[in-house]
Formats: sequence, structure tokens, C-alpha cells
Amino acid sequence: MKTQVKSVEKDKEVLKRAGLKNTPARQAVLSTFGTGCLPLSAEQIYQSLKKKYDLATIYRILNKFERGELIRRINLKGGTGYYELVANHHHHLICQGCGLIEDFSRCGIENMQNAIIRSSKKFNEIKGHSLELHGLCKKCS
Amino acid sequence: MKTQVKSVEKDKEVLKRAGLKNTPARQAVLSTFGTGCLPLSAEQIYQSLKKKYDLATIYRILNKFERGELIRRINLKGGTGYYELVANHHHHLICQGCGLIEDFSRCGIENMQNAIIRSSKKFNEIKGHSLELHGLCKKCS
DNA sequence: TAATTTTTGCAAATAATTTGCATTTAGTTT
DNA sequence: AAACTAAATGCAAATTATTTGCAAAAATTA
Repeated sequence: MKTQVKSVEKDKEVLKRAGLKNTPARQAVLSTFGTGCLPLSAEQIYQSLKKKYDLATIYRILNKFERGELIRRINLKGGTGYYELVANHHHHLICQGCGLIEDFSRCGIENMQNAIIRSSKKFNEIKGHSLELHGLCKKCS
Repeated sequence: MKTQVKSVEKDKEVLKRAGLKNTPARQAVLSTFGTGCLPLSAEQIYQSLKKKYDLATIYRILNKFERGELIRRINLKGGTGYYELVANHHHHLICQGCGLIEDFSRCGIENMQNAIIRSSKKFNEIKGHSLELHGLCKKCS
């Protein structure tokens, strides 16, 4: 369908802007993130692509994307890395009891970035941030 | 000296409050964090304790401490987990170029927690948060 | 289309973290 | 204080997470 074509075009564009080659594997990873806000691990992407690409390739792509500011690694439970699209900027409330995650978006950090930069001795520029709130969900509290 | 004794007493107290047994290994880990704001990895703690305790033990202690809300895992570069004392609440500016880290503390999140909880459907209570800002240091920008 | 540079697949290496089990230890309990 | 019990530790081994070397395949460039 048309939307499919469009999104491929868009992905191509996205990759080019980030200075990255346009390859099927990269398109596939991008489209796995899709428009959703779900954080994904390398393993999840691998499974979700029906193991069509090598896990090492997924890792390499994620690293490239991270350096290209397309995605950002975030902190969920455990040692596994999760990534989400920088474009879908939002945050998480994480339940310390059961691991439940709820999204929220208005964090107000942008309003403070100027103040933070002004008071910083070593930094010039803030490009983004990651914020997780830890607490208890209604069931666990 | 007296301060040494005091800090051991305090650590004991801290452990008890968290419902954890007071052991030499746990004291040692606590005192490795000390009063500093440095985030530490399991490996760093292991080295810093002159390998006096097993690495597996360090990991077990860190996990206990995390569940007991004594420390919190944070997001630095790479896949390694870093921890810092919850008591030393602060945040990091992380350079995307060279990995340089600068601390800052006034983040203003506390002011927004009420608003966030009110707008949340699933959560009752916020206990803490972790925030990292990504940007470019003066050298890299 | 040939040339050049990157990317991918595969296998293997390395890093990070967890687990099983026997032994020791901390905090009771008698 | 000796005995008791639950939990903590050490050691080795297992998992999990991630990276790397190298040859083959694919993407941009000339």
C-alpha cells in the first residue's frame, strides 16, 4: 500500500540525514521501531525480524543509529540495553515492584536546559536527555 | 580515627534500616561509595576493594542494595552497569563525543512529580528518578 | 560498470552478570 | 555462651549481552 511505500521513503531519508547507508537491514530495524514508543532490545528486534538478520548485525546497526542520534539507549530493569527512537521523545514511570512501565511525555527538562548549560563549566550544548521515574504502581503500593 | 568508627556505625545503621544483614563485605561496598558522588561499576568496586571479595559477591550485594533502595543503577556509556548512592542524588551531563561526565544537582523534577502522578492512570507513588543529559562538551562541540 | 568503501553473516571471542552448591557467618533463640 | 536458622560468601561454571575478525555481498562513487 501507499503508506508502506511512504514509510520506506521516509526511512531512507532518515538514514541519509544521519549520514548512514540505506540498507534493507537498517530499514527493517527502523520499521521495527515503527511509530511506536516501545523501547526495544537487540534481542527483541532480532526476534521481531524473524531472525532475518544476524544478531551481530542488529548490534552494529543499533550502535550506528545511536551514534547518529537516531535512537537512544535507556535504563530499564536488568542489564539489557533498550533503545528507542529519539524522535519519539518521552519518559517512563517504572514500577519497582513488578516492572510495569507507563509512558509520559511532558517533563519540562527543556525549560531548564538553558539554566543548566549556563551553570556548567564544561559543556556547551545539550542535545537530549533520558529520564526515568521509579516508583510503585497502584497494585504494588 | 573517630571518623572511621563513626562511618562504620553509620553504615551499620544504614544496612539495618534497609533490612539487610551487617557484614564486612557490605560495609566495604558502602564505604567504597563513601561520601563521593562517583558512579561505580561492579568491576570498579571489586578492584577498589583489592579483590578482597568475590566479584559474584559484589554483584549480589549491589542487587540487594538496589532492591533496598540504597543505590540506583544509572546509564552511562556502554553496557556496563553503574551504581550510585540514592542519598547522593544528582545527575549527569554526558558528552557524546568523549564520554566526559559532569555532575549537576538541581533538576527540578521533584516539583513536577505531583503533576505527573496526578496525570498517571497506573501509578500511585514516585520514589526517585534518574536523569542524564546528553550533549557536547566544550572540547567536542 | 569498475572501483572503493561499508555492511553483513558466520564463528568465535570477550564482557557482564547470574547461579548451584558447599561452607561460613550474622543475628537470633535457648 | 552454645546451638540454631536463615542468609551471605567463595568458587567454579553457566548464562546473557555484546563485540570483533575475516571473507563475501551490497551500496555509493567515479
